[in-house]
Amino acid sequence: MAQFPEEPIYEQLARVGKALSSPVRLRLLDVLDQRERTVEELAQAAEIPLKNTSAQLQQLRAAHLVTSRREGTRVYYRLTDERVSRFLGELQGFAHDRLADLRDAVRSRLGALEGVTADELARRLADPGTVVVDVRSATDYAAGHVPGAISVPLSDLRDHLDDLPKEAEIVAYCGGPYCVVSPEAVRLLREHGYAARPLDGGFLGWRRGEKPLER
Amino acid sequence: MAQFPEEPIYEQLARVGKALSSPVRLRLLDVLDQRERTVEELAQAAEIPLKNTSAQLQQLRAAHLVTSRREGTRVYYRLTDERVSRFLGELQGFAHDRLADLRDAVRSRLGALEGVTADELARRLADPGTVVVDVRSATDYAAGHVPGAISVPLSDLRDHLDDLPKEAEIVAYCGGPYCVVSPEAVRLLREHGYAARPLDGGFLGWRRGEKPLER
DNA sequence: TCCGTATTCTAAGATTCCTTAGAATATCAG
DNA sequence: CTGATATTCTAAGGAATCTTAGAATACGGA
Repeated sequence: MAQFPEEPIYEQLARVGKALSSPVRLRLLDVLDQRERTVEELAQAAEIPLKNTSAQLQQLRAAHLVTSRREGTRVYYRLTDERVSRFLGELQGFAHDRLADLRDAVRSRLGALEGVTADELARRLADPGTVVVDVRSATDYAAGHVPGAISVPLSDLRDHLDDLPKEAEIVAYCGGPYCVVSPEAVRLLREHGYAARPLDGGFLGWRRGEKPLER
Repeated sequence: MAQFPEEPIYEQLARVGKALSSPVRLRLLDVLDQRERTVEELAQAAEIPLKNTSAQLQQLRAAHLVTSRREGTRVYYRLTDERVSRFLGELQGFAHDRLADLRDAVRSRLGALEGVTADELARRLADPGTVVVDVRSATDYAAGHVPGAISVPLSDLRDHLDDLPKEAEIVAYCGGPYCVVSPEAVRLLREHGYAARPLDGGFLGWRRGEKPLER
């Protein structure tokens, strides 16, 4: 691995900024923040050609934001440590604060559903009047989820509506703050007469807020 | 499995990363973090051609990291708010943590002088056995400094050695963690028999640590 | 009014980065 | 060993960004 110790200080600092300066890489980092994945899974989840995915991962690795391990013929990537995850959260909060265009893009992409904050949900976890639904894939659910949440991937939701109590308020969440799955679930639930809201920040927001996890 | 929306969001997010991806811009931000400055002062302090300075400032402004005000024929730039300053500190801490090359670059540029941490200095401020010396310019000093510090710009230090008590420990600081001025001051002081150490992180580290200021 | 200073805008060459095709590597199964 | 799969490496065209010259703007002062 090439090291550049004699490069001036600000050039070194900029290496982190450069790693965070491409939409493709930011998207990969968000996907990786959920759990470890293979290169192919990453390419699929982020909708990026495989070869490009691999090339971007090399750059992220050079900046020490991700590490990898090989298992047989596959290579699994993950964020180097929780500090990377925390820093990504801070970057997103900072950008959200600062860029009205970002807020607009999020609103127009997700719709203007008022959500439940992680803090509020944490307080209501024990309340039987609140039912938490994890609409991510079963694999994502298995890797870690909000305590007490039940797993109902969005594609299965229509068939499992009867399992949900009509009188409870349903809180649905998916991957992260920019994930469109939980707003869709909420719309579907409301159409069928349920009281439902999305979880602000999704699973990532929950984890970044240092809330408890269950596996 | 298209769990992340198609795109504009990550493009927006990347705007912040892009702003932080150039050594030139990072240097300007560090200079601005000390205090408001005109374009020409910035160009001088960061050792960058004037036209380039102006062009980079436009980009920083587009990302809402800096704002400007006009006063007569000059334009003064400053960081938009303290959150920008805090975020820059976090970026630097994160990069420092992560890149061994950055630590090497800092060491080779500043020398391996053990410094005083901001926390330690804060505890010893009332102690008369500790003398704090601000070796930045008189203008920088006037804009804000460590309480009780005396202003002795590096260029004047040799002529003012007699004003400093031999029995005290002297803590010298300059602008930021990458500023070379205070290590030079410390070397000069030690050559003349003083016990001296630099302040880790300089004035920026002090301020980012939420320590008290004096003007 | 016109002039001088500080800064920005426009445009273009130089450079760096992104993306992807094709070849190479690593591992496992047979 | 050979073949199959997953990933990386190398190289190159194209896109985006950096830098800076020259023209333009904004302001204060004579």
